[in-house]
Amino acid sequence: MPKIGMQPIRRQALIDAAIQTIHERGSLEVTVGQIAKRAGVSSALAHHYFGSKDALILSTMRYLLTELTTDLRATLAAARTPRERISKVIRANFTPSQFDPAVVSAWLVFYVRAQSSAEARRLLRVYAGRLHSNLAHALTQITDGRRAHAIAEGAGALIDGLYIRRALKSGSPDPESAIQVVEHFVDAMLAQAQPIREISNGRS
Amino acid sequence: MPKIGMQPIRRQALIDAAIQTIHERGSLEVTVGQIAKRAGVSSALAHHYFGSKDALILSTMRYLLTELTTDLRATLAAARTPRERISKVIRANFTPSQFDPAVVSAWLVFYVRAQSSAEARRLLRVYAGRLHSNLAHALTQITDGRRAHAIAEGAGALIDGLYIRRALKSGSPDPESAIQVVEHFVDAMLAQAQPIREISNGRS
Amino acid sequence: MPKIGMQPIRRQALIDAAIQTIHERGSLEVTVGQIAKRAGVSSALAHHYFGSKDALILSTMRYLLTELTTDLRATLAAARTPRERISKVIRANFTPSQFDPAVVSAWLVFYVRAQSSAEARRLLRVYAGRLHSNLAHALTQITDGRRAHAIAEGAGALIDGLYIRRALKSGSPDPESAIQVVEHFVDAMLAQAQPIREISNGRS
Amino acid sequence: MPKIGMQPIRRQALIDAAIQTIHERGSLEVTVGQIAKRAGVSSALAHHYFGSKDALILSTMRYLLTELTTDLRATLAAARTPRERISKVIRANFTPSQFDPAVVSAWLVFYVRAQSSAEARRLLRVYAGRLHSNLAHALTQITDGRRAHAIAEGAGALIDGLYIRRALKSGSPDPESAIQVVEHFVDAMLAQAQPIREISNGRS
DNA sequence: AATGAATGAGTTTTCATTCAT
DNA sequence: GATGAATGAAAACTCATTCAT
Repeated sequence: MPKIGMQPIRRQALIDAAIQTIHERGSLEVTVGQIAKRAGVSSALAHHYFGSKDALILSTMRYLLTELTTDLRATLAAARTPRERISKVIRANFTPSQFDPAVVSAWLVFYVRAQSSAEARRLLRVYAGRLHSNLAHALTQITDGRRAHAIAEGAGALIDGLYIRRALKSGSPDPESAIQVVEHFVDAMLAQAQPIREISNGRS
Repeated sequence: MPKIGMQPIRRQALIDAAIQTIHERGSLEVTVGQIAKRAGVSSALAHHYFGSKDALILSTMRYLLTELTTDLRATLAAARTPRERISKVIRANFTPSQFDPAVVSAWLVFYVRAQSSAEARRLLRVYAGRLHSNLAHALTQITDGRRAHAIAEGAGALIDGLYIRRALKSGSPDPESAIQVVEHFVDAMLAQAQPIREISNGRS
Repeated sequence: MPKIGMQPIRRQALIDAAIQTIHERGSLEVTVGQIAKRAGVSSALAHHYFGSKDALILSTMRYLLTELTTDLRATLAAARTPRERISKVIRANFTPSQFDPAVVSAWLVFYVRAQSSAEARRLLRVYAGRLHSNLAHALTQITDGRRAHAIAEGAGALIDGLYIRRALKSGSPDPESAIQVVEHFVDAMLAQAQPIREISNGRS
Repeated sequence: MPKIGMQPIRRQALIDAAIQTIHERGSLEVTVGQIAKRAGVSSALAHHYFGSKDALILSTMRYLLTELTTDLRATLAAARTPRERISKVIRANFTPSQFDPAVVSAWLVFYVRAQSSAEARRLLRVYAGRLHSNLAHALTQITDGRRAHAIAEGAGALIDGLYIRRALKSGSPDPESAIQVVEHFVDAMLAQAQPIREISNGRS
């Protein structure tokens, strides 16, 4: 019963299935067949719509990056102070839709993929760069530039580290605790920088 | 005339080859054949000595973990103060032999492998646990237990994050800069915890 | 509002596209999808009109055979002497529309197809038979029947050989030079047969 | 029961099987699986020894070219006069091992393959060039250079044409009749060139 | 101790073909 | 009349693994 306009529906279904399958299986072991089966279509259709397994994986990466950006924009609008903006940026990385075990697993695969795919590497650099500039921009308004960049760098690595460790843990994720670790890091680094002035923390 | 005592030599050669091959190829794409070729033996021999590809990968993990422990013990002996011990623990993770691009790539593969292999997961938890207890033990002597654990947790995640990001970068690694990031983190967290007392930093 | 009489238009468009596509791609690698795309229609339509890929290829063969016959009839009308008729028959095979690189490639495919398809084999035999009888008929008026058939046989093979070799060459085809080769062959064979009588050559 | 030194045996068996399979099936439709099965091995082994289907096909081409050269050398040694040499060159192309239906089919496939593979094209040009120079060299000693090349060119095309037509016929091949066609062609062309002098024909 | 030989099972990918609209 | 949707079947190719020597 083929209906018209299925393309975007199928594409999204396949991307969702890719994320789920990556999570369940041991990451890179995912086959197009498994993904397609989970999406309820034939593997031939997956190729029809994406052209290749690689393209499907890359589209999945792009989708997650877009989601991250969307999450961030939505939350950033409400921020008043620079410190608040920093908190929003941090929090955006641990949104339920982002810190979902399946999504975290997918990110890990992307990091591995980046070792061999130039395009995957580029996408991850875009992500890292965007995160860095978002944080650094807000930080520059609170502390000096050199320090702002150092903190942004550290926070970025810390977020990645929490992700990778999350992938190892079983049970449901604990975004709040992860957020606290990063917030503490930022607070501590800022406090050390300006030991006297009190910093207003945007967290509720 | 079969040589005696070849087993340990071959095993080590294959483990070394596994690390190098993982680095050169796109990570998980490594085949037993590639590893064996680089080690200068047949793939059949790799199976003879390890039983399976999985066992070879796990042995490689164990080897790197042992190396890390060895590096740590060697450097820890000279530490006088708790803060110095912390610095030594951090530094042990960025030893040239550890922060080598090939080794970093291998770690990434292990994280992926851990998603599907219980034994790999166990090994990574052993590593994380050992790192955590080493740091927490020293930190408990400087700050309160709750805070000590939080800092140890953060430092561990930060180290992992720096590793994963290192894998994305091209060029030679910069261990000193990575060490500084973690040291700053610890310093800042400790400073925030005890704003008055001066902390002795074991770094030269 | 479905258009009326689209069938012949679509069929011809698909046949033309088949010839072009066979030429551009590596011969037999042509897919129905490629042909349909070049014709500006969906592959489903190609099946609608031809029933199968095989039928499309066979229709393309039939079309080229018909063209050859048409070319021949047009030119044959003006022939006065038997020798002139022979020249016209030869020349018909090297008409710009026949010796076009795309058409030559298509013929090659047909020969291959003939290996596995009885119908394709039959069509090629029809072509060979028609060429032979055309030549032999005219030749019989100049030389004895046995020799006439031998010359016709050789000329046919020579024409095929020039086609197959043309497919290997790059650059634009050189019909005149090919025609000369066959004409020389016929002249020489006739001269050997009747060393005394002068042969009138219909070529300009 | 794996024995040592199987590689050359398997390679040759696969090449032989390729020729046979190409003949039986519809040429290009041959799959590695079919060839391997006929050779009594797995398709994986075919890939192991040749690397790819293309490489197997090309090796088969090279083998047939080498055989042709070998056949030629063997027969050429006994030639005394230039005309005899020409006859030997012609005959070498219709040796039972060359004009075998399976081999003829294979050649046709090579011609098709040449359309898309540069290496296959190169090999066929080598063949054509060698045939041409062999013929032209002997012809130059009997007639003028321009004519020698023209005759060599025509003879080459004629041989190819006879091959391609042979592929269409059923039943056992008739090498003698094909040889006669080419010999007549050469005789006739030479006679026309030097209508007076008698040419000694090397044929028995 | 070591390996060349060999393969089964599985992977991506392609394509002719069908069908509901 | 025309097509987007969808797939089954089969292709090339890969690879961990086994085994006789």
